Amino acid sequence: MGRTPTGETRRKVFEFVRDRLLAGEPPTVREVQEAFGFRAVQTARQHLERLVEDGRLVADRHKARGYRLPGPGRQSRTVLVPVLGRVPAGALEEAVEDPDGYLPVDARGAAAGDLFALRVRGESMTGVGILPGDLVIVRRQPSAGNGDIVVALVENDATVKTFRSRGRRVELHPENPAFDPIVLDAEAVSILGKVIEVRRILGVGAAAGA
Amino acid sequence: MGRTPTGETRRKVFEFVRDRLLAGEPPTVREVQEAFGFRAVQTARQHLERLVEDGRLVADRHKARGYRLPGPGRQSRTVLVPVLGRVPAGALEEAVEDPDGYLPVDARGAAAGDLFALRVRGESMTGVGILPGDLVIVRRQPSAGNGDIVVALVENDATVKTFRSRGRRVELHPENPAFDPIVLDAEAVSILGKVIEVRRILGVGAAAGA
DNA sequence: ATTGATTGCAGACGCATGTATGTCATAATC
DNA sequence: GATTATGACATACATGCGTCTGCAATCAAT
Repeated sequence: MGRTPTGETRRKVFEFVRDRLLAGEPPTVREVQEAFGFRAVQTARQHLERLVEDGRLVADRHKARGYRLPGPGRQSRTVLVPVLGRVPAGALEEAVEDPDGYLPVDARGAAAGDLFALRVRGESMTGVGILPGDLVIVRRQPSAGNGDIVVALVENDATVKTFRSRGRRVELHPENPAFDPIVLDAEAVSILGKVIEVRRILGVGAAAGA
Repeated sequence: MGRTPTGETRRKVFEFVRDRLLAGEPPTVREVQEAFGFRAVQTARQHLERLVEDGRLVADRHKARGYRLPGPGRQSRTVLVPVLGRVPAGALEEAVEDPDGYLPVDARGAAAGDLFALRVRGESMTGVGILPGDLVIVRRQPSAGNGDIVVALVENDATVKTFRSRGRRVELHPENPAFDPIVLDAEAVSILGKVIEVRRILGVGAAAGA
């Protein structure tokens, strides 16, 4: 059979595989074959192997649907993290059972069960770009280091503040001059965890003019 | 062999499969088997089939790695979005080919190929909580509505600004009093897309005291 | 024309992987 | 005790799917 211009088909093969991978459905060699109308499996495979040589794909040898995207994010593990509504005093476990939804998060080493998300209320952290309505992703841990942004349980309510320890006392600093720090005895503060990520979902609306 | 409490193992199997699917790596029945230490393939398969009966998974019959999350509805669709480094004038396609990494994003209806992410440079948008180093997730579209936060190509560089159209001209507003708006002829502005989400990854560091 | 690189084709081999049967043990229900 | 449901196991089978070998056609450079 004839041939197509050099490199042209291979580029399209890459895009096909990439889109399938991003959609979470790795293709088989034969699926690539059929998608391009090749009459031999090997034709598809040659393109795939060339893409691997070029470093544009990586292959899990002898595994079904074994082609993957390369890159630094190779070992990133995506987990679904529950978005908690309220956090009644100490009842973190129960809150996790009944989430408002889930967010896909790159765990970056944290155990899946140690992560949860909260919606921020109030303007006390606007100074560091955390606005009301933002989502904070929290890794559970019982204490924190100075300067960490933490979620703490104060008066039966979860609050986001900057953590600072002063001797036997703990200061929870808002990042907004209109608010005052909360100073408590170290024993009286319950740290739920540390904020490892902040997200803001903007209204999507209709794609204007698109 | 003994057994575990009713439903307990199945829940964990679901979480395992779900996490794998979200990571873009659908597991085989035998991988599930090994992950849980089952000594028979069929044990893993029984759990998977039960999950399908319960509607928590769907199965592509007789296909390798054929288990999927149920379609649109029950679960929101997570896709991996490429993080672009620079965006040389107009070369969005090429930039997508060589990403710095990928972010898991809830597509919320957008096509996987229409999404990309950029790292924010400069302080021009601090007024709306977008700080230097933040990641913006962008849905490609050629135009925008007033007040949308967009990524536009200005002088061969991608920039994040608030969009506003004034007759035949377009204004790109920074959200920081120290910066001036950019006013251009509508023809001279290339809108890459609209920012649909903002993320800030905070240093994770060691889990203090954890 | 010869050579080499690239694209494509044909057919087969063999492991990976989904599927089918049958058995056993533990619990709950009657 | 008998019945039924569930979790787990062992083995076998059929096919999905990656891989290998060999060959042909097209194009560029020598």
